[in-house]
Amino acid sequence: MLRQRKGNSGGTGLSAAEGVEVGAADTPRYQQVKAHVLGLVAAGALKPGDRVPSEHELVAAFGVSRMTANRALRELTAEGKLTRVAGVGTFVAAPKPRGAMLELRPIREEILARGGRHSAEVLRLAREEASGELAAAFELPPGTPLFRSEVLHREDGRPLQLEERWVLPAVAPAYLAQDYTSTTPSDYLLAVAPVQEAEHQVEAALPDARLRRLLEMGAAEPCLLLRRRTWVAAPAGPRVASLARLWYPGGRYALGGRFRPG
Amino acid sequence: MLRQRKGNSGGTGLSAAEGVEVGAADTPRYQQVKAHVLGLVAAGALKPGDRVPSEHELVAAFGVSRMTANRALRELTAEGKLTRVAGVGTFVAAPKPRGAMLELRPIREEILARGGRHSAEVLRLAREEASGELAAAFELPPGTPLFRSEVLHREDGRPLQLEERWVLPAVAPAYLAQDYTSTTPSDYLLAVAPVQEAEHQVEAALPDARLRRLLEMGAAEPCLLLRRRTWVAAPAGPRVASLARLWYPGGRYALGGRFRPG
DNA sequence: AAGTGGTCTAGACCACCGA
DNA sequence: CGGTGGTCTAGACCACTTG
Repeated sequence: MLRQRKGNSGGTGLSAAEGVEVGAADTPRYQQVKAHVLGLVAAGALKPGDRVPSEHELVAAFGVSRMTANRALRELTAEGKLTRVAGVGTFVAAPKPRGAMLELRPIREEILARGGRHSAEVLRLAREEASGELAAAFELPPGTPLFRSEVLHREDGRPLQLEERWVLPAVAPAYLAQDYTSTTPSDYLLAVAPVQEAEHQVEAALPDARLRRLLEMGAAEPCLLLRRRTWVAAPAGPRVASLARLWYPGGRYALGGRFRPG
Repeated sequence: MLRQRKGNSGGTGLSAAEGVEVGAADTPRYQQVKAHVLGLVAAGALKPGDRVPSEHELVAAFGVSRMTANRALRELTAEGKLTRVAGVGTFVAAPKPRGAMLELRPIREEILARGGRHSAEVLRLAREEASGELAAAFELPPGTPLFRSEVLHREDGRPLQLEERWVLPAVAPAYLAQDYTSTTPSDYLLAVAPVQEAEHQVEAALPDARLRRLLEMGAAEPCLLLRRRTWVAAPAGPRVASLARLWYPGGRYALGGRFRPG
């Protein structure tokens, strides 16, 4: 059996009530099918909950094999745009369950991306015993030894973030021996211990006198406080590896992000 | 030649030579292949940048067809775990490019998820002309009419968020006619105009006297301010549809999120 | 030239659903 | 029962990279 190859578009004259299709050049057929289905939704011909053409119908309409139609619908399903029910059909997925995302970029990358100059000053690098609150955050008994670092990050000389961090010694035994003026603690940790999970929390807080001085803030200026906990894999399940408190001058900094929903 | 061996779908009890693999049971073969490759990485046998078995090798090792091996590797690639280069090979993907995400949940859902009771009070619902700053945010000339709403959201009676919002009349002509004590403005907008893109920015700010009173905040307490802009599709490209300023009492609220990389 | 991934086909068996 | 998706195969042609 021969098979075509190349030249597809105009071939099978079955364009059912369609005209807005993207001219198929040499784009893969499964992508053409995907685009077609997406087009039906975008054009309003299909609304959430509506049934989309079955694989069989797409086979007939596009002259592709069922595997190709299947791949198109399967990928759209994986992308969250369709839902499928075996034995019933394929349907336009309900719109996003909502929930926007705020992207948090590492301070160093963010500064460099803006064209700024990043510098860091190590204020503290020591071992300490977990107190009550800290121990609770680490899910460990109080008194457990932890590594602690305090680094002030500057952009073009102006303080932008105070990074307080506690690290479980087991996941980064050499943590205290690093030079954090060239690498950030975050970068080092990512290099030595792959993060399995992370938790973030953002709040507004007033700085104490020391913090206000370090960040060179005005008297009545609030701070943005970003708390972060990260987990690493361990034999007995994930365990807290690191806890960080990142303080930003509220008047000078905003966490930001832009995203495109499905 | 045709030599259709017994059934081979999701229920085949076909068990070829198997090693340390998870009990094959009736899991699809492409998933078994995926699990095998992931296992090599998890076990440390393969590190980022290393070459993983080619499709051909997987075909030989598992006795599957090339399409099945291809699907396994293709899906792992789509999931970001592998990278492929045609003509060269398939490789373990580099670790996370970094960049965490903070999930922002709609206030109403968040309250209900906690088991709280949500109530809303409409403080303002009017038409107004875009002033300079507002017009700039909407990318429109000053003086353009906008809809404006101000809604105070409470959890179990305690103020939790003041929502100031401006909406382009064209995207929601009936915006001012809604009852925002039962539906949030955000929910209404999502229903009438699918968001194509969104931008978020979080900062810390001190509330003015009115805001402090509305949110029932202490004297020296900062606010968390979340700014949001959303875009909708338009003939001449995406246009700003809505702008919101969400004020939270800093001492009583924290934006939070947890996510799993990999 | 040999190997790799990228794509495609024309069948196939299965489990499931609804009438 | 017929339709749906879920999976699988044993080939195939192509473009690409490498030795």
